[in-house]
Amino acid sequence: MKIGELAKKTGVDVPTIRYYEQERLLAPPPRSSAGYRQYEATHLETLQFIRHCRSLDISLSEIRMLLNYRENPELACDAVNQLIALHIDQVRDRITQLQQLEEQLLALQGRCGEQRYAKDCGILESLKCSVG
Amino acid sequence: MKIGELAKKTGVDVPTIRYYEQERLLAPPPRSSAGYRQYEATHLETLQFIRHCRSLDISLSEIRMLLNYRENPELACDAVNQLIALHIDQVRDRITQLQQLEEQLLALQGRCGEQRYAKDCGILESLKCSVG
DNA sequence: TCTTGACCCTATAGTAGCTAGAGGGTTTTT
DNA sequence: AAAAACCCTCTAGCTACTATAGGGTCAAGA
Repeated sequence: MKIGELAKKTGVDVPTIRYYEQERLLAPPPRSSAGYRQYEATHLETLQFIRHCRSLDISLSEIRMLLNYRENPELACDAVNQLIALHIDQVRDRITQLQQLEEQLLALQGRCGEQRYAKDCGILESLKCSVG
Repeated sequence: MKIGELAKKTGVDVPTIRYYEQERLLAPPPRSSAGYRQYEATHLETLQFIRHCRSLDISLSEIRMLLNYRENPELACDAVNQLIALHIDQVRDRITQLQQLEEQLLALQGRCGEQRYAKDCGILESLKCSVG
């Protein structure tokens, strides 16, 4: 399977696949006489694993760890669990942050007195100083 | 006021201040005979404006626009309002995304059967294929 | 006067996770 | 045989900084 076919099957861009190889997430496949990458089913599976992790916003270095656990069955599953738990915490923190941000932006929006000119704009006025 | 003093007053790192100047957010201040930047109160105010915007996750290019509106009072305040509204939409979208992500991660966490070895780990198994 | 430390300068490279482009070779189709 | 479609490597770009190297300047103390 050439890289373009792998790309089509997984929905991952060709340069992205090469990038994953460069970042040691995807093992370098054998090459044809012309130097073309030749992929097998295992590569496809690993690539899908990577994309699934990415869709869950798991970082490349974390994915590298997970792949390592996958390849070394003697390593504790506990570490995997911790990684996911940590990730959940991070996501929750970010949600809280963004909710506060939304409130602040809404408050800001209320300041605009519908003036026509920037010099009277309540939003710009509010943004002037960080103590508000 | 030298750059270190400005940094201390605003809580912004010195290299960050220089970076803002480079990105045309902060006007280049006059220099001393030795080439040191000499800031005035207006720079401090602009820097606080920038940091307040950044705390609201407004991008540098958006801030550049806002600063432009501030300096050109004849421009319509309406544009400012639109920018903030767009930003609120983006934040809301991101919150929704992250909430879905949280659910997926929690579901994933439930898969771990508390096995001791990676080869039995339900999480790794679930991550294998993007269709679950 | 000399030296020490704290400050300042520029320029470059690194971070994450790609994406886009240049410049060239190969394979497949017409 | 030519053209389209694919493949290769290498480099630079994106955001908003942060860190480093390598140097100059300034104020205070010995």
